[in-house]
Amino acid sequence: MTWENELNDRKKTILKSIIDVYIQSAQPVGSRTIARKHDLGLGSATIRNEMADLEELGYITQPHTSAGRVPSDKGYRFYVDHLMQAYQLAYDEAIRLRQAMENSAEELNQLFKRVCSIVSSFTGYPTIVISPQLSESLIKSVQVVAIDETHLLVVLVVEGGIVSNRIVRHNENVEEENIIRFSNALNTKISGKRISTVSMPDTLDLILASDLPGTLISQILDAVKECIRRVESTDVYLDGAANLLNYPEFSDLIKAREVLEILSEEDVIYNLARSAMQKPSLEVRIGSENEIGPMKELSVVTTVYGHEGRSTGAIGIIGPTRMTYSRVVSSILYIKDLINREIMRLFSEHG
Amino acid sequence: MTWENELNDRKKTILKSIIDVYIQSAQPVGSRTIARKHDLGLGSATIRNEMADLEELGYITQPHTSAGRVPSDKGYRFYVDHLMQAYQLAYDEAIRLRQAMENSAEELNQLFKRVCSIVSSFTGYPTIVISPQLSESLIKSVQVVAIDETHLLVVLVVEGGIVSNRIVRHNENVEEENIIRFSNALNTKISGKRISTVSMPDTLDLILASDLPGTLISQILDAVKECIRRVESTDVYLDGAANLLNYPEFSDLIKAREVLEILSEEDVIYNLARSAMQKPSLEVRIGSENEIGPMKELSVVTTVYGHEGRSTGAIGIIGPTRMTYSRVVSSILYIKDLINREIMRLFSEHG
DNA sequence: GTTAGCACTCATCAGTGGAGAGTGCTAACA
DNA sequence: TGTTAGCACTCTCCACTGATGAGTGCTAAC
Repeated sequence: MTWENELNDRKKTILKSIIDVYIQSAQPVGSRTIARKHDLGLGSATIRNEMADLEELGYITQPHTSAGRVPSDKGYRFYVDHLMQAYQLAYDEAIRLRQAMENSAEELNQLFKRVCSIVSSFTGYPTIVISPQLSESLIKSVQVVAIDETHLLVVLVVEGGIVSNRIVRHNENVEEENIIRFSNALNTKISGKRISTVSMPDTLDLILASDLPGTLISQILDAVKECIRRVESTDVYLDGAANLLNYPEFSDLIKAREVLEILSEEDVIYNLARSAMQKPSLEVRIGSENEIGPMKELSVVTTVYGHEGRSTGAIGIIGPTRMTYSRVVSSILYIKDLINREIMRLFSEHG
Repeated sequence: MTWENELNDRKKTILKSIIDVYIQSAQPVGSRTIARKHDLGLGSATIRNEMADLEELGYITQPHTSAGRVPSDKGYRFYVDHLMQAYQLAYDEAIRLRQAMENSAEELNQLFKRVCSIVSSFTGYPTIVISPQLSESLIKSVQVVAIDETHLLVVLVVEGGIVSNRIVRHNENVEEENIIRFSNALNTKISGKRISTVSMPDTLDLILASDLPGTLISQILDAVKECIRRVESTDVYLDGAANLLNYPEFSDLIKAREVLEILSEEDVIYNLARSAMQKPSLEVRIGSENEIGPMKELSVVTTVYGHEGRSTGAIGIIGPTRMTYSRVVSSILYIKDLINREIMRLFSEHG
């Protein structure tokens, strides 16, 4: 980045002050405010000159002559990358989060739903969670059981206690014996494999092993594939969307509606969080850095959680570009650890 | 109802006109509008007199002197019960709904999610669906299978292809044989029973039948109970909440936020739809007929869908009191039939 | 019983002017 | 050369005003 040096220390300090104040007040901030509030030992006129420079460089803008300055996306970007101080969660905040999370769920999907609601109420911003991509997880077991004369149940169990199942309907007259033999044969061929690399065994082998008719076998294999597909597909959770209406940037009804509508579209949410999974740990997307039109006034802070490198999902917090980045970033990192701990717990319980 | 007769025919006609116009325009309607629009052969002055009467009786109110009249909750109630004409779905509307619904889902929860989204986009109002109460359904099968040395999987299958499962962790060294015997014994005792009446079999009998240790057996029975509990619990779906912002009654930001917040609370939604299940078929709750504070400006139209009397759920449409009752009512009844048909299909496929 | 006419009420809207916040520029100062 | 006090200027915000128009209630005539 060549422009990291285009700001001297004083400009940086002033920019930081402007953004800090604006995040708090949501109103254009003037030179006098800065001069008084943060005693930099400078008069307002000097600050005005610096502000004029900052504006020319694109870090801040002026809604109209004789209004104060408002940070631009570029300004926020610089703030987030270089100026923002780490926010230290207050002791009782941390406690509150930890208590809300610990042992709160017995299954992954419960956990994510809960996380979503906790985070959105803690930060005051809409929060999204996408459940882990399990393609790198191991298949623990595949079972086929008869539930009555015409229906079989195919069950797939994956690490972490994730279970997927599907019913197969058939008209064959088959011995329970054969099904058990088939189930065992299938299980030895598939279990222990990674989801991403598993391939369906050869139908012929299975016919030999079980004496089941080929048509039924291929039906069952289809069912297994469907189970795998479902395990691989991720769920999307969103909570607290209405929180956005608390912020003055959305007092315009039309804008508010547009944004809420966008947020209620599942695939938008999914892509939002998904693109975060490219980045190693933390990503902050500011305003126009989001491609989607109506999101140009929103920022998204995302991070990836996960279990030992595999099975990773993402969590994201959405707010106006004027969001409390430092607090949100610390919160999301703290939460991420809590999630990881809970996932570990669930995995160790369910094997 | 004694007050059914306090209105003569002319008053009824006028009241109906007022409400029809107001539902369309969202603006207080004046006597001249009525006199001109619907040629009742009456002058505006006459209508003014009638309106004064209607106001005194509480069917309409005046926001301020010299404004037109606005229907009161009592007015809407009378309208819904006695005045409103049945709305006939247009041919292409019906087609559109049917096409969107037919064969659109392979499982019940997919179906409900879809219904929610279809209805809310069709009517333009937020829509809720609660999944059926399955307590009167039959248990088709219970199976216990080993997934590795230390984990068992308990699977419960209920009519309609609904499956619930739970993993049991143990440290016993047990033969696969024994588990199969146990599973069969358990299955013969439980399958075929109604969920609401099923009771756990005696542990001793099962020990005799299977040679499994008692502690493990009671762990498994707990897991079965948990599966049953989960099958019995209902899911709540909501879609299109942001639609409310389209209506001028919610152009007040504070009000809008309040309402959206209420709607995002799952138990509120649940109770809303739940109370509908008392009523046989269709219920319309108008404004203050809802107990919850911020819902006093909303109406809810609900109906019950279901499969042969048992396993019934509910669907509800939420709008401002000024909602297009006739269209909403016909739509919801039409949808209800479509849902029932789809449920039948799923039940017959999955047994 | 119906209605034309009239006086009256009230919301809405455009226009006006003063107050306040904030800027840019200039000239003086260290 | 960098800093700052001072000043003219710009623009928003708000309260106030008066005109307009929609709609009412009442009265008197049909």
